[in-house]
Amino acid sequence: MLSHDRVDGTASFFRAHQYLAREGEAQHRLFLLKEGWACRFRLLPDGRRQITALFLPGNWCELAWMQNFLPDQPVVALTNVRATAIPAAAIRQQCEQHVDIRSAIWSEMIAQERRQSDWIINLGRKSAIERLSHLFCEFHTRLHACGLTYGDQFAMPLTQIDLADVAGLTPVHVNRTLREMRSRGLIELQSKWLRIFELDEIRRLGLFEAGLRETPNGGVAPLRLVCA
Amino acid sequence: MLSHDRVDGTASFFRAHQYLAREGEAQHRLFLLKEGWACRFRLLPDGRRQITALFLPGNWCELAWMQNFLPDQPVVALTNVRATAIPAAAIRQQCEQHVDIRSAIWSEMIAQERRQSDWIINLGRKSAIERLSHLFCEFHTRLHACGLTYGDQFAMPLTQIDLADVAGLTPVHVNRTLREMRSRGLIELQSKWLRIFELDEIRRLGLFEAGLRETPNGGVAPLRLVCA
DNA sequence: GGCCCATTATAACTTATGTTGATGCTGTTA
DNA sequence: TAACAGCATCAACATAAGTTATAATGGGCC
Repeated sequence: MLSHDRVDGTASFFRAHQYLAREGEAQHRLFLLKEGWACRFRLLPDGRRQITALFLPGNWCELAWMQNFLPDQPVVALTNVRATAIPAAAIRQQCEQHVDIRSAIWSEMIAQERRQSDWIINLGRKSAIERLSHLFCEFHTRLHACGLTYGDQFAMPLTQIDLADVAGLTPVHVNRTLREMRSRGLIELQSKWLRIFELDEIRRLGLFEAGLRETPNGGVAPLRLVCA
Repeated sequence: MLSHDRVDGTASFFRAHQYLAREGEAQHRLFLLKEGWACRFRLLPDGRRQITALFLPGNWCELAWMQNFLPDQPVVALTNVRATAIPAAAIRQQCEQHVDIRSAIWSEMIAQERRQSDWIINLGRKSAIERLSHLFCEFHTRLHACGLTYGDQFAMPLTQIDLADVAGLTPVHVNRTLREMRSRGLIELQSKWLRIFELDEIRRLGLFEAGLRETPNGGVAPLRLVCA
């Protein structure tokens, strides 16, 4: 972990349900999340909603904006969010000049791509309980990476409706599935606090592979960008 | 469209079912597909298969290899494939030196990311007929971009099994759904040749949005990389 | 021309997940 | 403290998609 204080960002705050970006509106600054969760999603004309990405502390939202690509989907805060906002131009410039920053950005992009790929597998081929198990493993791994897990427990602020929109299920079925997971002694989830008993078993259930995903660059741990 | 003949690639050929890359094996060269289709996929322990990306003519396979990231999923040819293989190091170098190449690579990466996002929406929230409709629109758009459509028709080499593994369905249900699409006069599909009657209606059915996806860079058409 | 294998096609039956609707929590605001 | 809104919970019922099985094509090859 290296600290690059060559770029100065400004602190930004969002309240739950507040939009970080809207479809089609140019973004001139990226957000490096410090605290809280956000998501990107699409709403179909008849009201169906699918969340296509989750942003957790330590994630960039969104690297594509760096190149002035217009967002094709809105991004909204799921909880209160604290972030550092950094001008796209500044990142672009730093990226040109420093190898380590380029490399950090690539790492983050590829990690994101792999999570997307995991979600495709989840949605395309897994049962409800497998999807939720995988998701909880993913949360655990991502939060662990930024020191937000406490053993086998962590804050999991998504409502059952949010979970449904991530996992491609209905809220009712999420509820049913959580009930089963609880009754099988796999998890404990109350007031947005998730505890995973038997992490290994849940990993197996969710067909979660931490393997190559952890050290994508052939074992070389990537740098993380940190702003002053 | 600009031609960059600063990098020389070597012609490569693969037969259907031949692997372009295997999980975990370092790739030192990328492939720019000239002809034929390939896919990336994951196999679950019990045999379920999900295709997570399709590579069509004009696509790079895969940009992540440029930074020496190990593939976490295999890539296999679905038809005979003709491609240009280019050393990762050469692309990296060109990328450092030329703005237009950097920009072309970003464009391709973001286009890929948006297709992935569309697939997540497809798998998470759409019915079988909506998924297949969307998929056929996507094929039409992508093939059109490289001059491989003939009006409303084009070569579509996927078997029903392949389609099932892309759309997260069973082959039986793909068959059923195709039958319905045919009987509703929406498409004609025989001997790997697809004709879409009523493209607009199928776009509506599949909830396909060509909008921002076509000109991601705020209306500026991206450069395409072409090798000598 | 005839055989073979992969693919396509269909039908009958099963099941996971969706739908509807009612009830009860819980945290927030006045 | 009451009233409210957003969630969580649960049950009964509906349905899209999965499963299994068998038959019909159709293209490649000797």
